[in-house]
Amino acid sequence: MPRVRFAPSPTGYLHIGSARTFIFNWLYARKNNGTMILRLDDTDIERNTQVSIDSIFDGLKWLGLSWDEYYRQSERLDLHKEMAERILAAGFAYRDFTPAQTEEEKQEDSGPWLFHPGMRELTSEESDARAAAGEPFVLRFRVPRGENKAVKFKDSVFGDQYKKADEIEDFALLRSNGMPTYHMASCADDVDLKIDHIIRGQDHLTNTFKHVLIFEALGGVKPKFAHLPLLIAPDGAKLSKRKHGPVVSVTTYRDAGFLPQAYINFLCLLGWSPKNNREQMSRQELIDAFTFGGVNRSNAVVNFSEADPIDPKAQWLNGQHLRTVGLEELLPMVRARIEAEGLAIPEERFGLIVETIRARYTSLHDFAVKGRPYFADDFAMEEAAGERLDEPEARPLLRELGARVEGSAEFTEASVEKILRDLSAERDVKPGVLINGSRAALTGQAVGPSAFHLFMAMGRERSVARLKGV
RNA sequence: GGCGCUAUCGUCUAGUGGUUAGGACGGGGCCCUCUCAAGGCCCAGGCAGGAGUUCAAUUCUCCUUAGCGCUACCA
Repeated sequence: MPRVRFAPSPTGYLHIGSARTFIFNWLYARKNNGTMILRLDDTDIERNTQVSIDSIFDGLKWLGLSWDEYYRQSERLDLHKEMAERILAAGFAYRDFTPAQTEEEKQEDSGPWLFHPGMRELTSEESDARAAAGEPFVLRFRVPRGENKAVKFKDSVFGDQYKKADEIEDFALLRSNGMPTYHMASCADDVDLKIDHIIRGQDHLTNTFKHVLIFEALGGVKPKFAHLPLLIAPDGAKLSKRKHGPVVSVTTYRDAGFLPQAYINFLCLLGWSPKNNREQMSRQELIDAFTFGGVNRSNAVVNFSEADPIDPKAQWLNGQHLRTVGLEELLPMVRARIEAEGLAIPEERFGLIVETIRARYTSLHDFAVKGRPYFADDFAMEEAAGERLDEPEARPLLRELGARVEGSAEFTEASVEKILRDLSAERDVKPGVLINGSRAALTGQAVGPSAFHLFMAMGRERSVARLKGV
């Protein structure tokens, strides 16, 4: 049974790239009856914020993504330090007493930096003595040198990877303040939590060689790896809040009226393909279809622009889900939107209204904005709709239609249609005048659902009132 | 600079030596029709460049170019 983890560092809102990484971990876990672990990599106390943690939970909750175990790295520091000590004791690490370098000093060094001279060779007696004397040091991994050793691992997405150990620098495990670095903390936790498949962004691909070294030093079983292509902006740069704004935050899509399953669907299609031309897929279909073989190796562009901040394909997918999802699932989401606008829901016709208008909308937001006439009486009369009402004879005829609908025994699509067509024949006007006029009167919009559907969605009382009020 | 990864329509992608290079979004058009959507049909649009290997390269190899990543006592 696989154990996988999503390990965000809470230094900002939930990034869509992070959300996608969670989703791929989750798909893999759910497909293989595995365990999904949420681990907050919050060792960078300077940059961690509660706001960020809340944002991560908010985003995941909205997407309906669940996990089975939860940890915070900041509560596991003793474990990290203990494992670092173990690596030191086993001779795979050494203390580096070189004072921290400034930026300028680093710049001066041309060529690759591998280690500080003299530090690898310190005897354990001298090292212990200087440490005991309180001299600050960084604990570094003693990367094998001059042995022509290759570090290798198999990536489920990128295939076999290897790198000469001689090209890997002696990276830090423990900082001079005793705190573990990301590499140390992450690997220690992965070992302790028995993670057996690490699924993360491709930005970690080259870090993995270091991690393999740590795993080997720790003597544990080396996990498998799967690196995911990165999400980038149309300009090729990686998505960043500073540069690209709210398009990188998951909550933006929630607020824009996305269905969570549609957004998950969209994110999955960025860098992964079921290879059978399927596009619209439910959560379960995604779980069933997921394999690492379907993961692409090149970065995927999230296609947004200043004018259109939402990727058109995401928008389309949302529309697809919107019109095919079961009403029992959709109604609560629409309800929340409508009520957030302070509008009243005609309970007896709610389902009918949503059925009537959903095919025309692409976001939940549309129900409260474009759909306002269905839930409120104070809606705007669009110019094009006004023109329909200004057709010769239109207003008096519509008022008459209202009176007849009010007085008729039946109120069904068929009965309204009969009344309307009889009236148009009687007065010798084209039915279109009344049909389009009704739509304009009922919704203030020149375009929309079939007029007779509209009567049913609006109900008799509201329809009559609006017709008589033209 | 060094090391690594990547490169198919504008975008997301299918494709692992022989295909009219397929699908989707977006764009254009037609049909349907009480309008608008939805739906159906059609059109335009692509293998980064150059060498090689081969009877045959989008596909394999190399080079170039471009993008991205890593190169911290950040994660």
